[in-house]
Amino acid sequence: MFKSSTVATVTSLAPDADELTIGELADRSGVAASALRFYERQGLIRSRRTVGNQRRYSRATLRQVAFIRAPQNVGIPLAAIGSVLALLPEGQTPTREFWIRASECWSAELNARIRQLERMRDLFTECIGCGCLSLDQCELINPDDKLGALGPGPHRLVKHP
Amino acid sequence: MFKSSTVATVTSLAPDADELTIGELADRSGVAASALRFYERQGLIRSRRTVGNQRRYSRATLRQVAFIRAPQNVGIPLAAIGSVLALLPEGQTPTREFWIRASECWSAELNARIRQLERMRDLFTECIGCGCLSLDQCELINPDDKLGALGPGPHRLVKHP
DNA sequence: ACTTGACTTAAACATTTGTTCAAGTTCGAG
DNA sequence: CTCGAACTTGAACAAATGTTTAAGTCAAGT
Repeated sequence: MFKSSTVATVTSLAPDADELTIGELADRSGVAASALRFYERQGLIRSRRTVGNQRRYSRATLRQVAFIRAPQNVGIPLAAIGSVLALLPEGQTPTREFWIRASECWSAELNARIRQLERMRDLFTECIGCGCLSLDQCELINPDDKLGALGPGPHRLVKHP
Repeated sequence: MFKSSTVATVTSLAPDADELTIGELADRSGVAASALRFYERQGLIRSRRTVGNQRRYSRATLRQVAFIRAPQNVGIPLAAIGSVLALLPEGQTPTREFWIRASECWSAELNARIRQLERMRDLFTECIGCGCLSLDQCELINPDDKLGALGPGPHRLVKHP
């Protein structure tokens, strides 16, 4: 009885034939539809078109978008992301070779970034030890301070959606 | 004889009276003069003006520029950097309080960045294990691959000057 | 069938982070 | 003093990364 070819019980919940509209992809990935179209213009993602010229994305595109946003969030420009993604040629099957090469590229980049973060932390630590930025006279000599600023308010540094 | 108030022996090498022109600051910081002017317009650095309206920077500005570029290199926008630097009010002495607060801000940001890098690495590892990105069929099943791309050439991912 | 919300495009606009240019001024060395 | 290099300003341009808008088309529920 299982797997009979009758059209059984698929009555209520048939939301997507394993494909996503751009709106659905936008909702699920958290990336605006306009951005997705932009990525597609840039060749970072691809879509099938319906007879009515609408985009349909395979579910795998969700992961692909994640692969675009992750490096982007750490400041890597789309062009660089695209050049890694471009290692996956459309005619050929994405190979483990591809993943290994891409991973090498990214991990070098990631390590460089992490090194920069550490340098920054060191710089800060050094300056906290010293205590002076634009002051020739260290404030340790002058411990009379009040810093009323930084009152109420968000003080967000970078948008983290 | 030391520290006598005679104008002794300061004949040949008196390059800067502890102040830098914009060109010198550019050379020493590695930041273009145009960028330094831009930073000044944005209120990130400040300068004294000569009687002829030229900028003169204190040597401490060198470090201040480093403090601008370090977060910037990891993708933090100038506005955010400015909002931290703005915790240092001009009328007041920069206090150790300031450094501690600023450091808290940055280290939170740094940690968030590092977490993102790690997430990215995880995502990659997961996908290498799986082997498929847009492919429903894992290529481990199909180990016949050639990836002729990535031939000669730089393959730089991100400019690292 | 009709209606409404989601989709399409191209083009214009926005933001960030500067660079370049033109025209003029200042600084420092000889 | 005079000359060239360095400085000044404002404005235009640039590239990356999208968003918004206008005008129209498609899809799906009732």
